[in-house]
Amino acid sequence: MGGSGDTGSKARKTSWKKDPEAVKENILTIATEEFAAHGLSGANINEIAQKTSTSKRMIYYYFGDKEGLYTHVLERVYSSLREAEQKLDVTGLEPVAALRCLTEATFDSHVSNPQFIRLVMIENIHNAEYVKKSEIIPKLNKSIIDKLTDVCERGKAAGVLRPDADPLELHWMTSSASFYNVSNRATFSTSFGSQLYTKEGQERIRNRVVEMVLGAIVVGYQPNTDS
Amino acid sequence: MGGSGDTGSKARKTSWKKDPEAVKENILTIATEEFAAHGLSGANINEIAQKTSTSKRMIYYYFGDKEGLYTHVLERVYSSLREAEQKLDVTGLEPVAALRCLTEATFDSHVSNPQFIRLVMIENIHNAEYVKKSEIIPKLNKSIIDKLTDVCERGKAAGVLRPDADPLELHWMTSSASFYNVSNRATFSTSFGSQLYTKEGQERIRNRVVEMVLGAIVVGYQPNTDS
Amino acid sequence: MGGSGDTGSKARKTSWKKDPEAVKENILTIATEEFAAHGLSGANINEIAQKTSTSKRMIYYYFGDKEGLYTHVLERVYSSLREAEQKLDVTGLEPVAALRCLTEATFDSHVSNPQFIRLVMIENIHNAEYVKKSEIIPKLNKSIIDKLTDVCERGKAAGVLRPDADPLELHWMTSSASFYNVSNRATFSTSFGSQLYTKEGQERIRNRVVEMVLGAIVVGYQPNTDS
Amino acid sequence: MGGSGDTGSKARKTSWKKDPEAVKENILTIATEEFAAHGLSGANINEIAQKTSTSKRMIYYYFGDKEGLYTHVLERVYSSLREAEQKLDVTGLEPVAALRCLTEATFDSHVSNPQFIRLVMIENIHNAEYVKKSEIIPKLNKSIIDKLTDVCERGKAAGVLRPDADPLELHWMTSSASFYNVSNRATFSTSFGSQLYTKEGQERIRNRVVEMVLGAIVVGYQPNTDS
DNA sequence: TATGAATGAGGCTTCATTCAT
DNA sequence: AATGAATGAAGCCTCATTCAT
Repeated sequence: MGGSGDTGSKARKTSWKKDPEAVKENILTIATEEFAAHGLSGANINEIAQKTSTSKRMIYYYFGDKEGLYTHVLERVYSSLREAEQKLDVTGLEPVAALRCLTEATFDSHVSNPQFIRLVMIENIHNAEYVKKSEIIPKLNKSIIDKLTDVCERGKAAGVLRPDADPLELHWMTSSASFYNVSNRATFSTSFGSQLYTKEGQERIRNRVVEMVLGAIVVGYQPNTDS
Repeated sequence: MGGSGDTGSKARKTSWKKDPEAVKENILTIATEEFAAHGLSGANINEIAQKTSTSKRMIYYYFGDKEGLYTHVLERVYSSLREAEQKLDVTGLEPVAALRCLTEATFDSHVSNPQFIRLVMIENIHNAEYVKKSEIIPKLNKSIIDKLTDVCERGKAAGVLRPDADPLELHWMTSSASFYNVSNRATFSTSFGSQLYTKEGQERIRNRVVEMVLGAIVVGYQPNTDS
Repeated sequence: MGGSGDTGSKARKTSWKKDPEAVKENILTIATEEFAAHGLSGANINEIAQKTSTSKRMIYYYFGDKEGLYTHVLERVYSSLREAEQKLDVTGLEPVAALRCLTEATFDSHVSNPQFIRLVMIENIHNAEYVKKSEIIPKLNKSIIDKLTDVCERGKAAGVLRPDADPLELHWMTSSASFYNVSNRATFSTSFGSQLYTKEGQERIRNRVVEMVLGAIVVGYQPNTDS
Repeated sequence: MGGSGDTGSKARKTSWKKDPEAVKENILTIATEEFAAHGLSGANINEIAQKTSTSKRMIYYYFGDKEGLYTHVLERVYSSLREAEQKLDVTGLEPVAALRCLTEATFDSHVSNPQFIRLVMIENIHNAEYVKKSEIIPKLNKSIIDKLTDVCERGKAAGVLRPDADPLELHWMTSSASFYNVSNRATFSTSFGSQLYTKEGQERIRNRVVEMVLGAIVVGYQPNTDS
């Protein structure tokens, strides 16, 4: 009789069934893509289920409801980013080099994690409602702040950083540029052209960001003039 | 997510009927709020209609469909911002003061237009699909770039701005900080506390942004040390 | 503020306004196309209005409502066909030639009036509800029957037509083939291929229909063998 | 056009729940009636749902959308007719008797399947769009053509059928008369009276059709003169 | 642990039509 | 004779979710 049901169970690809963790991971991976692509209201449980190797019913089984799934996605993506931050080690570098390194790392990690950026945008559309409600996200170690604090202290002690240098402000500055660079690429290019989004444009931007941060913080900073 | 109900006739608030432009304006005002608050898919035509002084039917009468309404909202909000930019006049100021002024104005205008910020975020979630399709938005005068270009030229001629100063990059820097300041307030506060979103915090940030921009561009710039 | 109203008044093409009959004709011409193309429920008053040189409001002004318009369309198209039938003159031909001539004329007129065919199909879908209700259609002169009656009488008197020849049956036979040839072209071709709808196929069919009719009625009829 | 109402839950008539095939069949049966009665745009999903033993939602669950349902209806009705054709067996009859039998069977099957006729009319209004798009219908065995081909070959070999006898043309002739007899009954009766649609009228027509077909094909055919 | 079938509620949109001038 | 603005009613469809096994 042909086409029926809209559930989307279809032929299972492989048969590593019976591995709950793998199933959950699979769901979360797909859900991350879909929420990042379409937002909370825009994403569609049916579509997520179809792209999954399980059925829609399993999503409810493991995550309760759409918001539960979304929260899990958010937590997974935040955790993974915080872990990456934790792996940075600049304790061996002198303060200015460390600062440069951390700034570049932040810039680069934003470029490499567009899904995270999009999910954070979406959260901000929702006034951070779900990150606030999360049991996990607010508790995640913000090691980047610790690292910046350490660098600032060492830098001030060495007299190479200005005494008003503030780790949180530093992070804010770096983040704002790095985040915007990814988040607003589409509208910025539409309005002003895409010169800044070519390979060279991005290198120039990246340098500018570093210069800007160092220039605001390093005592007597002399900019590169070769960009 | 709030009561709905569907008929949409109810008591008309005022009776300036027969004024199509006013009706359209009224619809657009409400729609701007709703789209800014909930996004394209999250906004609800029924709810918009209810808050309006007309009926749901009139929305379709004037704007065709949800996407048409959304596009008009986008166009209205973009136009109004570009107009405001156009009103800025810094031709009488010397280059560095002009630069400071434009930077502060940009920062402030972002703070004053949270709806615009949210709509731009939403557009970026949609990969700027609707701004690109708009007949109007891509053609709007980007007078801010002209102004920066003028300032840069004057500044370089006077030897007060570094020769590599680029108007587009300048605008990008200012915008990134200004935009992020509004767009990511919710998640940033949740993760790192809200020190930067107090009155004093905002002032500090605003100064930092100006310093950052000037420091990156002005020859031999000496920062204020009183913040 | 851009796109408004869905009424469809737009720029009037010419300005022979103030000629009610021309306006009505224009409406009827467009409406005939639309009803023939999409049926009664499928046709759309808005679309008709837009293709018209007047506004939607005028349709209601002149024809009352959708059904009124449809009825007028039906009446116009029936009248015009009956008029065409009336113009046929076979009184000067001997009975068999006359029969052949009338049959061919019927076949050809169906081929030339696909809109009429479609409207009749649509009426049959509606169980002829509107033709029955029409004040005009049931009263239209069925001159084709008169002509066939005359031919039959003359033919029987001359002994060339079989005594059981019946004008109504004759008309039914010719009509059935002629009508079906146009009405069912789409599905017949899809099911059985379009050999019968090439130029040659249509000629063969046309001949067959004549042969069939004559063969059933003419005493001792000898078919052509060259088709 | 009858009360509507929208919810669609109401008391279930029977309780053979959990039998998807029965549910689908039930939906298709009702939908066939409604589409045959009102056409694609004229039929109403709410009304279909109400006459069903399930809810509106299930229609979408199983058939996707209105067009999907319509397509399934079409496929079901075409399949069933083709199956019926397949059951005819005239291999034991001599050619002329076989021809007569097939012609009568075609005529009768049209009379017995007014819904099929109406759906085919509707499809032709849509230019056979949906039959063409169907994966099934164009592939259905046209066994009637095979049977006619066999009869023609046997008849020509035996010298009782004219050498130009063509199976497809034969089928076209029979079909045109048989189809029109049902499809145009309403308008024909309105225009010309219903003499041909009495019991006797139909018998006369049926005989005429057989005579006509045989007369056009059988060598030296002598018509019955007792009708 | 897993699932096919089922569903209420509500979303977006369109339709023919009328009001007020 | 003509019209721009307005509209109630209903149409199709989709959504997140639960039932029963």
